[in-house]
Amino acid sequence: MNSITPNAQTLSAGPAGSATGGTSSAVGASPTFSPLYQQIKLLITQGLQSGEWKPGELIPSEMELASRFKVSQGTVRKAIDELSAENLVVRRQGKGTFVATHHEARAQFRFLRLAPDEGVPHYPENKIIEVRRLRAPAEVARLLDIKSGDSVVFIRRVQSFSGVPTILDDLWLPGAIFKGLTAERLNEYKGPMYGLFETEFGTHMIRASEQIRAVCADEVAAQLLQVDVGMPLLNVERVSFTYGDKPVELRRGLYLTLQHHYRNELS
Amino acid sequence: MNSITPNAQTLSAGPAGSATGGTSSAVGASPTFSPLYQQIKLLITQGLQSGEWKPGELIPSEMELASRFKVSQGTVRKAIDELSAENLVVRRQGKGTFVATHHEARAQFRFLRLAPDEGVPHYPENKIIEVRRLRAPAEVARLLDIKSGDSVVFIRRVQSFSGVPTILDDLWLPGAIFKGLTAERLNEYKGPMYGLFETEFGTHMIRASEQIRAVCADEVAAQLLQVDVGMPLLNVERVSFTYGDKPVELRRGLYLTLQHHYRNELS
DNA sequence: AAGTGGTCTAGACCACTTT
DNA sequence: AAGTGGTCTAGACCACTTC
Repeated sequence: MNSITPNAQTLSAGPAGSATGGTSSAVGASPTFSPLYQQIKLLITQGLQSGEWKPGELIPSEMELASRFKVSQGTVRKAIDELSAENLVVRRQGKGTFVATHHEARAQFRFLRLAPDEGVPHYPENKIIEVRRLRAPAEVARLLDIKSGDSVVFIRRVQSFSGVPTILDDLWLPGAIFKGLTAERLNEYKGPMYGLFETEFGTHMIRASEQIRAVCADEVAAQLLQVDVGMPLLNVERVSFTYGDKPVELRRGLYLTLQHHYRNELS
Repeated sequence: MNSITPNAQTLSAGPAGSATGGTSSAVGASPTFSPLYQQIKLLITQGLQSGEWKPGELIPSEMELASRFKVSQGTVRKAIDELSAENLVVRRQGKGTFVATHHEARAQFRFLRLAPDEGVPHYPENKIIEVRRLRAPAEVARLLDIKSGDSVVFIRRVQSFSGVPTILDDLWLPGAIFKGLTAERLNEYKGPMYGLFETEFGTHMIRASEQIRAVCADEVAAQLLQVDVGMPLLNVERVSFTYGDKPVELRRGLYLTLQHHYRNELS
């Protein structure tokens, strides 16, 4: 229960920000202290990363964490405010604070940016084309931060909307994490793929980085998406990360944008 | 100086959230009250919108605003925290809080998502192809929330990076706002176009919504970007908004993504 | 009634910038 | 030295959920 405990250093907080490494410090140390609430945030993040609190579960109340870490509720609150802004946790008034999960409509659309044009119906279907294990090519290994030749799981699938094949995804996953992932398990599983990763493999995606280009459909893509060779497609290259900025998925999506578009809000 | 003043209603705050419309209210009114800090945020936003504080300028200190609005500093602070998170203002420790402006490297990249691939040099150049006034077609009018046939300024330009034509932009701007905008003024102006809009026309963009598709270059695009007809291009349709969610720019960009990519962070 | 997150206040001290 | 934003505390009450 008490596996998360602050360093002795953390406890030195006086009435104000004495942990911020001011001039009062005895030995002229240096490594740039951070505010107390940042330290608390880090401790909570470590609890998430270690699996002490799993996706969907309730974390301790602000008061509980405050007394555990020997800080005021306001300081815990500020830490959780930031975690909430980063979508790592979800607050629910009257109930508590929960670890974010992909098993919610809310989280789905953060990572599915392709939306139907106005008036276009949208019934999604998934079809797994192929799943196999292979040795990571150099480029894949580099992006997944593993060694070239390490085992990776390769997945190819087609997503259709209202019967129209629209997305061709190729995925590469670190074999060390996704042991026992088969086409059957992918097909059996209802719900978002990131939900399966979370529940079956204990790997929770928290952010992703995408690079988008326009390309022409090659023969393979044309056949699977049932369009002519040369059809312009969005090429979306995504690297997904779990806690600690560890890459856990490389995905190359080809999106048909005749009746759909990639939406993005700039602010 | 005091043009922003709270409603009498706003002043009824007791020691805690009595402005949130609790059961203590005399007449059983209704229209769902908002927290004090949200009301303060709205008042500050109105100051930005009205031009009381212009882009780049200093707004009053937290203490000053607190005493003006008759609330505690903490409440003003929370309001400004949100405005800062929305990039409407920028805080600078020791100096004060400033109205956000597009005359900063910081703000540029929020709205320019096309980045060079690794190792590709990046010296931008602009070339205005054409500027003219015309009557808004129905679709343009709808997106700009003006009447069909109203005057709009049409701009076509090509952006090159290190001598390679890469972006063809078509812009439509409401004629009522952008009076006297000519190709000459666009060419004279050094710096980002949104900076010119802000300084010369008093219109500050705060957010934009984009829809992205893959298309083939038509003859016009092919000629201006010096590629073959049929070259796949990113089609980026953007609507930009100023304060109060008022649309002030419609932009259709065609991006050549042979040596560049549209980058997006999902979180 | 008790517990949780949400809002608000008042006061303290720190770090940074300018005078 | 004075002013600004940044951090931290302690205590109060509200709104919501559960028991």
